[in-house]
Amino acid sequence: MEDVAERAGVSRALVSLVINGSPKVSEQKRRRVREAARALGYRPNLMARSLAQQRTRIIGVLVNDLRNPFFAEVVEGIEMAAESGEFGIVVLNGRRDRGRELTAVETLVQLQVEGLALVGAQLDGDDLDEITDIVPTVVVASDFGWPVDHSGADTIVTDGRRGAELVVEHLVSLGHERILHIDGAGNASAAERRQGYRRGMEAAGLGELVDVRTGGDDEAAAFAAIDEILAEPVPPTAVFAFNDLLAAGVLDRLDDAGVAVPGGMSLVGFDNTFISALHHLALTTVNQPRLTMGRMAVDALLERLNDGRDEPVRHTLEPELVVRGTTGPPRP
Amino acid sequence: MEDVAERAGVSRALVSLVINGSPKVSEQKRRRVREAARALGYRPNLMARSLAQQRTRIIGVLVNDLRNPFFAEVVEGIEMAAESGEFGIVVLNGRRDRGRELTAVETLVQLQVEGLALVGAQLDGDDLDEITDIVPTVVVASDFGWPVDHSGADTIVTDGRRGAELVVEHLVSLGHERILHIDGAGNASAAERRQGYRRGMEAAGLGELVDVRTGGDDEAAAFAAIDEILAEPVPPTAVFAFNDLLAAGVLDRLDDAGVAVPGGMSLVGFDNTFISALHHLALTTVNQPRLTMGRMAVDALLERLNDGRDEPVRHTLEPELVVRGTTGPPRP
DNA sequence: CCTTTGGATTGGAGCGCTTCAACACTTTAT
DNA sequence: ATAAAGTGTTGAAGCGCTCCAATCCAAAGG
Repeated sequence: MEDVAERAGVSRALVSLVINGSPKVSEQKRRRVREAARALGYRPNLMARSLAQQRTRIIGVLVNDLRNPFFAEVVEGIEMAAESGEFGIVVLNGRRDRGRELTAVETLVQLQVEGLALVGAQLDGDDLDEITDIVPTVVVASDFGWPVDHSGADTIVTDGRRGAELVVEHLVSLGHERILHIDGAGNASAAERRQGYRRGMEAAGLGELVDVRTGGDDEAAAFAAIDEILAEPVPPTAVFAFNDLLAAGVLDRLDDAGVAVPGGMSLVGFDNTFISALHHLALTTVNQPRLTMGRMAVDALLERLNDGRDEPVRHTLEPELVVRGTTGPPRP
Repeated sequence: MEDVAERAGVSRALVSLVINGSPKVSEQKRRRVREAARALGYRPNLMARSLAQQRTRIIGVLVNDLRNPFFAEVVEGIEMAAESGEFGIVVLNGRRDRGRELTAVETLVQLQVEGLALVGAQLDGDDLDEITDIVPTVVVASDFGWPVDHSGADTIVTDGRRGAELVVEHLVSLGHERILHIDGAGNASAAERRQGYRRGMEAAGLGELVDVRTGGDDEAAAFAAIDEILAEPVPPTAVFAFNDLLAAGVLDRLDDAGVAVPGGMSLVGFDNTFISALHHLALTTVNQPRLTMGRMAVDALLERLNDGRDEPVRHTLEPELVVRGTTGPPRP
């Protein structure tokens, strides 16, 4: 910067003004500075600038698992919204490990991010309490309980309970009774969907038949549960899987076992990721508006940052059942 | 930091030493500082630290498209390797837009990243030349031409030419002759695979039948090409798609048109992403060792950063044909 | 008892930028 | 002519940290 100033024959302060597009710089000097900067290949140091400015214009994003297309798309929504709000984002990947999530949050805080978006995070309520004291936070696509919501964090979720109910209603309307749920284990939205499943079953008078097995959040997690089920005397006629990835695993395993879908077993996923839309899977699933979720998350943060809001807000989006080819009437 | 120092009854310099784990601090003071830091909820400011230290320990990652599971996994490999090399990473998403890639690189440079990994980048040679002058760079999974390789950048690729040849050889051995390639359009590794396809065809004496159509890098890009092909008098008996995503699109479209796979048409993808492994797709494809690629990319950077290497290096990994269910003998 | 040694601690300069009050010019009003 | 009110420009302080040279202190050596 010094060099640029010298070459342009002005002070460092003036260079700073030019770079930040201040209106109160004469056209002549502005040109000279620009030219000198180009000639010297000058690039402002973002670290120094943030330090002096006492702000970074960065939103930190912690994502549960980047390999899951669902999360990847939420992040994309966040990125796009942040961009139009003049913010950059830094994405850290928790890789499904709560410990890693914790250190990632620590890193983001030290990076002085101005807002934090936790996408599908597995942190617990206490972690969250601590974090919200430090930096405006929005929790996306995972649920820390309501109405016992936590401290300062905003929440953007699709109503997983309702989504699960829709699934059960759909299956019941097809005539299913023995509907099994393979859950998301400790995953952040697992509890909600479990609950929706239960309520759906009860509402349909099938409370007795509630059956939840432990799953997880990827294809492999489904294998054990399916093997178990198929070995039982009276297997269910329909399976509701925690998410699309898990459902894909179920589909594979059923295929291995020679069970037709939906002829021998109906199957429903969750998230409506692109894989569920592939014709060869044609997975019946529940849509979550991912890009919208990302955008709303950023909006929530910007309201706090720019407009000074400080009571927590909660947006619950409506899930939507997407019926494709993996659901049909139960086998006789 | 000031406050911590005061509370612990020491100087700021000492606090710095404690935080950076210097061995030359008495156990007693170390404890007092630690305690004061905890009590005050002190967190070091990474920006200030980097500024003072004149280093960031950050590797910048620019990725072509985070939604493509192939890239997401390469990034995961990079992240893991960086972590064990005591580096953090900052991931920016180019979202398939060269302009955005350019500004992303600019941002990373200004962030003072110590190394840059371009994953599937679409930048051209001139862009690259400029970049390598500024920061050690490694190009992953895209090819800027060889032996006319560019300036300082290291390169980590899977041999796309060879991979495409393997595909053609496989199809030829099944008896196919009319093998069509739907390419990756302007995508970074498209040219290489096109070339491999051509050479494979020529080597098999099928030079006359070379037929390349414009595709892209996602499912939708395949539709036009397939519609076109099916309308022709003598459609090919096999299609080699640029990548798995594109192949999935082909599969969908063939399905729409009532063409059986592999009965009516054989199909091969590229990348061996998890979707190709789903039983219902069972896509024959070419594996690229993604995690290894990520690791090697970081290793290349670390060699420059830590060991001072400064001649460019190029690692070409061997592709591997993965035969699944979408390839078979040609229809009569 | 004084010097030497070496480990523990500290003051202060400096990292590259922003920002604010102050200053130098012009222009306009009086 | 002089004061008032802009415009542009600049010097210097400060952002939160690191790191070097300098200092301090206690133990060891002469």
